[in-house]
Amino acid sequence: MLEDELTEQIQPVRGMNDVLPAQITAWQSIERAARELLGEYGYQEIRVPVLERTELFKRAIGEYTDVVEKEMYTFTDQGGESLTLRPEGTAGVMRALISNGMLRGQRHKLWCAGPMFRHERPQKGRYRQFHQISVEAVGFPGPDVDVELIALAARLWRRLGIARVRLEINSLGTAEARRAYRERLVDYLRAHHEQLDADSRRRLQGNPLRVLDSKNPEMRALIDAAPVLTDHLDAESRVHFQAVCAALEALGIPFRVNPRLVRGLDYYSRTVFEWITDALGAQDAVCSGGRYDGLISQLGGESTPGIGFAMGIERLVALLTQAGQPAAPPAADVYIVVSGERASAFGLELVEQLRDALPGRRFELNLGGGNFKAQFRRADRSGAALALILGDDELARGVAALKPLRRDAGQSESPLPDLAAAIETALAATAVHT
RNA sequence: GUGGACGUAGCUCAGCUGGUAGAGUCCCGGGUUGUGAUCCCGGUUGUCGUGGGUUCGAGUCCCAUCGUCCACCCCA
Repeated sequence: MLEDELTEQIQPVRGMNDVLPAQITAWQSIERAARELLGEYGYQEIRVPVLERTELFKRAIGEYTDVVEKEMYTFTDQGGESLTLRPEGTAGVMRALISNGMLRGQRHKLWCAGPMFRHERPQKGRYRQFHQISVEAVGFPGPDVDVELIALAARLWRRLGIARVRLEINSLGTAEARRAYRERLVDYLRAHHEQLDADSRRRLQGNPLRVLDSKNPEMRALIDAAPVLTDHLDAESRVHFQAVCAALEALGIPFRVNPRLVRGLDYYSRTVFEWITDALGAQDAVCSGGRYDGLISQLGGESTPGIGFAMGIERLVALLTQAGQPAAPPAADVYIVVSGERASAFGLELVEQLRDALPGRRFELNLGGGNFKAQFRRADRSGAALALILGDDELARGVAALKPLRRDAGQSESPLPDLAAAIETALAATAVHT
């Protein structure tokens, strides 16, 4: 058995991907842009465990959601405790605020990045381990923070050059208003039970609001005639939502009110929003979130309003690369070609000296031998602007040769003590020519 | 969890109605005993995803299984 497993080709766990160097610059540019922007808006990073007690997610996300019912990576540890790899970020961050006593009358603007885990069938833009940057604002009851978070996301898209996203928003009202609406909706759907398709009948049991989401065209008429959540909002939520919409208009951020936007996690209330794209196939949500005013008290903390959103890094990376931003890792500045025993030994020493003299410059020393032809081939493939040639011949004369690889110019020599300056000059000349 | 398409060299792929596995690329060496990218010559690379079956003979047909992709469901 063990032998069989070893002879099988080694593979990653299903739905878990390696991010290879060819893609890493896209990841880094997203992470860098987000980190800088969040700092500019006054959000601080928080890091929380990937693993929490299963109970936390059940209580936060909701017992009868798809995520909790069938998508969690849950196991029992050696102590007999049921633990779960986080399927989303908010629950853990709220738990951290409670456990660390950070809530008493305090407000927090936080962000958190890392992997999430959901046991779903993988497809384009959907993986079992995926990465999110989530942003949470806790202790702010008014609509201003809702708008600022949306503006923050809009600015991030602009900075990243992401254009193919649009904003949809809705209000779910307070938990009480939603409960009242749900009853009316269930009454309506029960009255038309014979027109419901199989999916909708199933949803009617678990999460009736999701019936409104059906993509079945035959359900269209029935759904259009159904009571609309927006018409059943409590007065306070209505005012709140109107304020959000008005402020978005004032900021010039385009949006569409989608009364059928309900979100899959139970903790949302009032404002919910979703940035969607038409560029990624079926998995079109790039970033989404909303208010969760009841969540903290539900987890046993002092009742505190909250709002947040999460963006899916894999999906942003896909948008970025699709928009044709080629993610080339930075090339070396100088590739050092060595020949002969003495020169090879001295090469290491020389490059370390050059790194001292020219911090920030990218030097790549030829490693692992090879003849001149091979070394120059590597120098070329490294993308280096300059080859530095150090052979026993040069060494004997106390010089090194510099050859530009990206422009038509002759090879020159420089005495070793002047080498750093000569490199800077040669690189400056190359920069002008490209 | 359901459905469809697809698994051949490190990578991209060809391989006809079954007849002993190919190209390009990459890598290495040589042409140039110290000069890349271009050009020319040469070389290495495979349990044809895995296991069974049919057949004189299976990369090719059948079954199972694993994996990938896409869609449903759900979501970032």
